[in-house]
Amino acid sequence: MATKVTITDVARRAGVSRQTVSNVLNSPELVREETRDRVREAIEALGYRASQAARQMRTGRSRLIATRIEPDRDGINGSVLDRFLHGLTASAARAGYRILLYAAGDERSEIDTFDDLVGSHEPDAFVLTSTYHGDGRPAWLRERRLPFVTFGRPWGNAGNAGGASGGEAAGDPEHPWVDVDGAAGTAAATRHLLDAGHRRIGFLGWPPGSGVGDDRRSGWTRALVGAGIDPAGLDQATDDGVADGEKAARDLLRAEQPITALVCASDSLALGALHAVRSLTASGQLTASGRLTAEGRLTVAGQAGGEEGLPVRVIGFDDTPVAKAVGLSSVSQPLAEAAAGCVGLLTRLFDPPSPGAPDAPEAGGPRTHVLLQPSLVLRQSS
Amino acid sequence: MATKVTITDVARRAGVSRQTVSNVLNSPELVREETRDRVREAIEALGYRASQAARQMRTGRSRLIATRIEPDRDGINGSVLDRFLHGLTASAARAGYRILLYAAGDERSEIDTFDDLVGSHEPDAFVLTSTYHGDGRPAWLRERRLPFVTFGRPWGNAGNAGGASGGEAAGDPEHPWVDVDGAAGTAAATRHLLDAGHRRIGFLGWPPGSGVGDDRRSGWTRALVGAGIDPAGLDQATDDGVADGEKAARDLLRAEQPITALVCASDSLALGALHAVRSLTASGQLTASGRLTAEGRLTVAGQAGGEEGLPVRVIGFDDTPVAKAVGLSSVSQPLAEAAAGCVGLLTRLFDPPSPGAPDAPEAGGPRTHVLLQPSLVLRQSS
DNA sequence: CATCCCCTCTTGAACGTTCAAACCCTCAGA
DNA sequence: TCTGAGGGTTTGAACGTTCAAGAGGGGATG
Repeated sequence: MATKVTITDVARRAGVSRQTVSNVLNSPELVREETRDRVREAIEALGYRASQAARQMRTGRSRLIATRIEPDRDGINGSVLDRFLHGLTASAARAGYRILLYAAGDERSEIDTFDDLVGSHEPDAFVLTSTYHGDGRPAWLRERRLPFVTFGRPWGNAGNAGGASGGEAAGDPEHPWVDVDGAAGTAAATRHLLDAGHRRIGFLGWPPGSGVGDDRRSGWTRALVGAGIDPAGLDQATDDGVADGEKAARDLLRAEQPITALVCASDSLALGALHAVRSLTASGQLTASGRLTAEGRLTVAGQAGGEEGLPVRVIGFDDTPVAKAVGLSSVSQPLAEAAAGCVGLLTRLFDPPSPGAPDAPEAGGPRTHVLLQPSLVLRQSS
Repeated sequence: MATKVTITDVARRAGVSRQTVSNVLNSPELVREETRDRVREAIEALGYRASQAARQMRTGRSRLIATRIEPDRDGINGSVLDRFLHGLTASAARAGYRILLYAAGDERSEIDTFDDLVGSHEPDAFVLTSTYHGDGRPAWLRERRLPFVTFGRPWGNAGNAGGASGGEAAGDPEHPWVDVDGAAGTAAATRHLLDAGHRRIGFLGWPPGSGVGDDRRSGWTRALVGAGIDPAGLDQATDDGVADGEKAARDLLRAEQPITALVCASDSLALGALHAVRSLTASGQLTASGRLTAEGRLTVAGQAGGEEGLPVRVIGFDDTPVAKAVGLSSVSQPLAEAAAGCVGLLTRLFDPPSPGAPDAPEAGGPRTHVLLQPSLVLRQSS
């Protein structure tokens, strides 16, 4: 109990050599069944577990996946990455890996941490979150042949030219990534509002240049255009934040031709929009006939459940706890699946499936991109 | 660049032996200054980093701290542990440690994971969160002499008798822990309301038996009694959740002698309470003269800023993003400090300070308990 | 001049695992 | 009977580090 059980202890007890025990664990098919059982019995009886450190020395594999834990910026959207992280931990464990955390402020310090980790704990792979235009991290890792997956597409190199180490240049060999189809999410939200009879559906997003933000805006545009509506003048771009959202939403609600519904790029913005709707409604400045109850729900004036006129509807993005708490409809990302996808891509990198595997329909390169579909969670706000 | 730089490479370049390089890293005082500089130059030039795996093999230390990532239950309180986790990662890194994550559902599977980790990755310590009555985890770890710290006090063994492995029996040698003084937080909140002129201040908490919940209730009791007020009949116990909180708050607000302010054990409950206040106010069933605006702010009827009558005030606990989003006052836990405290206690376990250290005022045992003070964050709701 | 000590540095071994190669059977085929 | 093949198992070495012990060279001490 006190001292550690080694492979030699197991070997002695089972009356075989170290290597045979090792084979039982790593290549059981090489060992005769009877011997295998005997070894397994010994392993069980002694409670043997292979030392990861020793194994790593020999094989060079740590069975560790490193990822970053981000401080929740505005506090609302932070929970998204936390849920992803939980999914990652669970999926990794199922595949025999553990998650190693690191914290880093900016890109520079994150890359310094890469350097540090690669030299010391030697993780087998990295999972990068929050990809952005000109992201220098993939290039750094690729140069060193370090396996990694990003949660988030590589967003090309539209804005600035990236850092000295190159950034993410278009045409680079693409790396494995998993992402959620944000455009599909906002399109679904927009279509939902169209189905409810809305025509002047606005969009509250971020300034152009952020891949995620542009993607989400594009879904809204696509859905409107598809319904024969000109999106011009129906959107606003602002920084992410409740106060920012409130201000921008106010502009859209008080325009000459005010919007009657709003799709937002985040729950923070949507929450701000809800505030704007409420305060304008309270002060009687809103033309639509809907009104908000004190609970923050949008109900129809007159009878509950009726459909007289079009209440102002708001739909957020990310389905954060805040959305749930205030009854805000929101586009929900399948975070557990995204995490599982990341682990799946990584394990495929480590142990490439046999060439003649049945499930490899696509010719050419292996399948290294996963784009998941979000779902629309409807609550009182729409 | 491709192959790994080892200590031997450094030794060769600096013209010394392996061991000298090792000494420069681990016991620099043993090496002559000139040699030290030469070795350091070589380390720098080659970009050498000691292999953690090899080091672990020899020393038995992994420089890994394992902790659990919890799925956010109701989604609102989840962010507390995430913020703690972030602090833990940052503090650990500063002390030269990394955080290894695991996910586990119940106590049984968590202990199975302990077993697994101890045999494979061999973390140097565990950090346990969310301690509870009859918590079997500390006993399991202590039996095996595995270092650990809990974020949360050991809550004795009041309720059930614990699991088969013993649970946390009173009188057991206590383990190191860090916690936040919840009672002080609710007491401060209560006193704030007393100062504002409230007398009938209610408490919305959880059923007795949860250490954290009882602690938070006790602060409210203490403050009321200190002001000469009998707390009887002013509190409610319910499960944690927005709907539960709304229901319980409604009861308190519609009692014969209704409360005029409410201290809550969580932001979830407080959010429910806010909902109750709003809907009762909207339907004119609330006797107090305060009312809520559509933004969810409590303002005084008539002029803003005035103090006619006593608006119903609500204070939550944990200062979650939701509280910030809806303008809910809340008791804020110093999570970064708590995390730093955990790491501090652990490093003290690994490298005990020299006996004659200057800052060791307390005689007898070392200081292994840290109780931090929370702070009250005031927003519109109070 | 011998002895001892201290400072600085080096050498061999060990941590627990897996790789590569060899070994020992048994059996089939010549 | 010999040869070759091949399944099943063992042996030696190696991964990169630190521990324990020792070596070499002053300088102080007797």
